[in-house]
Amino acid sequence: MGCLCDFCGGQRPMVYCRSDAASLCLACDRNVHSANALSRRHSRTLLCDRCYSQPASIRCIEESISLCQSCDWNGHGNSTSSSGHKRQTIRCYSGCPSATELARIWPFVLEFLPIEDSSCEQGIMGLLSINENSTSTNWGPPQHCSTSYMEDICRMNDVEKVNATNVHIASSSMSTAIPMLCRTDQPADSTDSTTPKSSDGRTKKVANSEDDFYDGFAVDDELTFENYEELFGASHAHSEHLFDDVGIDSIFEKKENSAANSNCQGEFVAEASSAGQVKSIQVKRSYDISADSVMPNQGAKIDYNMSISTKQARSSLSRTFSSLTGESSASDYQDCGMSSMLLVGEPPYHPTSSDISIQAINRDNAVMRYKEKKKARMFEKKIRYASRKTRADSRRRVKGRFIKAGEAFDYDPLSQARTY
DNA sequence: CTTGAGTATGACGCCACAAAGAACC
DNA sequence: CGGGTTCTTTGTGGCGTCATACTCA
Repeated sequence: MGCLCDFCGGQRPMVYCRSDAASLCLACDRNVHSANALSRRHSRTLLCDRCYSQPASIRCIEESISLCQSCDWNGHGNSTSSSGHKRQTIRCYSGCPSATELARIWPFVLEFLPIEDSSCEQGIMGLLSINENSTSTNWGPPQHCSTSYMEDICRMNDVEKVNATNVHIASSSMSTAIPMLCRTDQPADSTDSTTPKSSDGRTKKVANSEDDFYDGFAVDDELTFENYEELFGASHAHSEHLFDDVGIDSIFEKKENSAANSNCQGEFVAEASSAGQVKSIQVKRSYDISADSVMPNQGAKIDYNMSISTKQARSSLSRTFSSLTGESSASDYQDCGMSSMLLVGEPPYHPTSSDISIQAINRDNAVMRYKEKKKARMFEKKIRYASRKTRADSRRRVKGRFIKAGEAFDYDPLSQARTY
């Protein structure tokens, strides 16, 4: 048993809220982030199943565990036996999904329970409430759940793929919740001493009925993508790369990997840099979720690889540079998420091998330009007109301000004389 | 742990005027 | 079209002010 929930202190944490810098159990995550509109916007991701202290960024399909970058590297980067494990990127989620939405955004639920079955959905809720209030729950990875989610995806029709892959990628951070969802050996009304207490000291009501569950859980039935990264690229877990020298490389390489895998149409490749085709589904679906408020063109397909070839490369570059310098320009914003949204109406685009090579060349050129520009960047003040500087240096001032010639001064730069 | 006061830090505007650039003849 | 004149804009540095972050009791 590792650490405990930062909020209730009784449950094992499952999700990590970056905004709060807190590890929370599911119950507290729901309670905390349904408090108001701002907290609902907090971006959460899964907690690493190894160190229990860092937000997970990678999901190991074969081990059915979620790992932070460090643990992923330790577990997969060195070991030859496990380095070939299929992994996929875990993304953040925000909002306060309803029970139905939550069950849908937990993709591995599909392995065990058909979501469309209302009785099963109720079963999920019962189990969820059980586990949220039980310390005896087996929190380990779902070893007994060996059915390949990817295989299921491949067998689905297009509509099913859209639904399933979206919720998987967009909210795969919740995937370690599967073990508890698989459990059926717990009585529905079991509680124990670790039941979270409300602030007034009263024991929280255990949600053991569907109505109760909805009352406490269905706050905002909408998944929201708060920023560009969640929509199109680097997850928060990779944001540190933006401040590294290799940051831009990481970004471009990630796009390139996606582009390289883009020919795997209809095939869900479970690599960490998931197939571009799948990501395009994710993007489409994300618009579907909040279609009313985002874009009317729901039917149009956004191809992830299309955006990475030019617009996204520039966007990443721009945003990275803005992060480094702290400045932001109008073009930055025009070129980030919103400009990508403009691609909604564009036709599907499937790059050929020549396109990919061109993208690679463009990427190399962009990286080179970026590095040269970064190297040549100067933070110190640049004097454009030396004559004006010479003039300013010799001018007399009063409290730092220039004064008219002949007026009394308190500071003469040439003589350092002060009249006061 | 919270709160208020004090301190540190950075951004920004002000000032006059020579130089640069634009507009006009 | 080129040169001269006039007008407008730009840039320069030190200081004060303000806002924000931070520290500490």
